[in-house]
Amino acid sequence: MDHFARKLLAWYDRHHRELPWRVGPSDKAQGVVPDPYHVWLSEIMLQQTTVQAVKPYFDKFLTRWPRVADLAAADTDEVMAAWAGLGYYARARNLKKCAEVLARDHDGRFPDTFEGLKALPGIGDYTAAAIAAIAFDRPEAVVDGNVERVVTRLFAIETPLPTAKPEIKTRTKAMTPAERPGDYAQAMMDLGATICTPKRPACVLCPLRDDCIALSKDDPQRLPLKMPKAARPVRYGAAFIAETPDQRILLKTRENKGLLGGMAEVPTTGWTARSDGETGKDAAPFSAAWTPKGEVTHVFTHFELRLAIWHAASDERPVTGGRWTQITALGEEALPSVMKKAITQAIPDAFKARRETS
DNA sequence: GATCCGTGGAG
DNA sequence: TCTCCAAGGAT
Repeated sequence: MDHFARKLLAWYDRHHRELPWRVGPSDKAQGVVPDPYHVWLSEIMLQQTTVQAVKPYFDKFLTRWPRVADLAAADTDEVMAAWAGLGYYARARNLKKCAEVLARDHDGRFPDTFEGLKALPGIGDYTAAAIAAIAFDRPEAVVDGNVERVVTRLFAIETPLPTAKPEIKTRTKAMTPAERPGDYAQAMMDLGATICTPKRPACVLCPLRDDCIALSKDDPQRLPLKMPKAARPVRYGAAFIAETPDQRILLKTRENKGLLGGMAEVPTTGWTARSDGETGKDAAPFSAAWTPKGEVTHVFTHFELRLAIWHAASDERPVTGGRWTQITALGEEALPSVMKKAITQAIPDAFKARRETS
């Protein structure tokens, strides 16, 4: 084992984070083994998502679906509803698919190799390596955003991302130890998350400070360099909240692909790049006394959406592809944040725990 | 390789 | 207010 791994594992033994899905070094010493299902579920949820945001979702999923077979047998709409708010909904669709493949073709167990894991839906290079290392003690090179940051600073790699990825992968492979590869991978990520942070890294506390070329030269915070991001365009649309006297609103389900795929929505216009500000009630799902309720803005990854909100009292008329859902039952719907925002704009207490019965 | 895909918190 | 970003994957 080289000196990087030795120092890092010693630091990890003393300063690792306690996380709900993690088996720490002391627990491992007592014979506790990581559950591949827990490792997988946490890794999928953590993709581009903060630890704090994941925690309640991880608990909720494990409570409702304690084993892979439970998730495989679950209703897809319930899984999407449970995932609602966490974002990147293709993850939830692939999570369900993956559980079904495991139940059908793998006896409900996870493959224990990188290649076997990589072949599953929603599992790419990072996640395959992470599960192989953390759940099965395979010495795979685990490279996530944390590792990219640590390695570019450690070796003062001036090539901007993503061009530097191959070099980072090579460096990480060379550093990964044959012993405790799972702890090592988590140690690298903990180091990146708590010490080698994007801004104001705590270099004085870093177990690798004597080896860090960026620190010896100048300013580690400068790295990694990144390619400039494209500007975020603005798109406009309108959303329609139709409410019946017995407190139901009209919902639909989006098609199973693309933006918010498989999630619930209120009827909306298309979301165009136009800026005419006229997008409005002539596109309503049916003719009614539509009342303007202002506008909500929501920021997606690659565009900003401004939705004009319309509200109308309505009778419960049949609408193709639509369903009239009790407002008190909205918590069971797979509503993404932008839709909760739109509904709340029209009906302020829609998601309150106790609604006043008017 | 470039683009698409959410959300909410921190600075 | 605004920018950045957090354990990436699919196409």
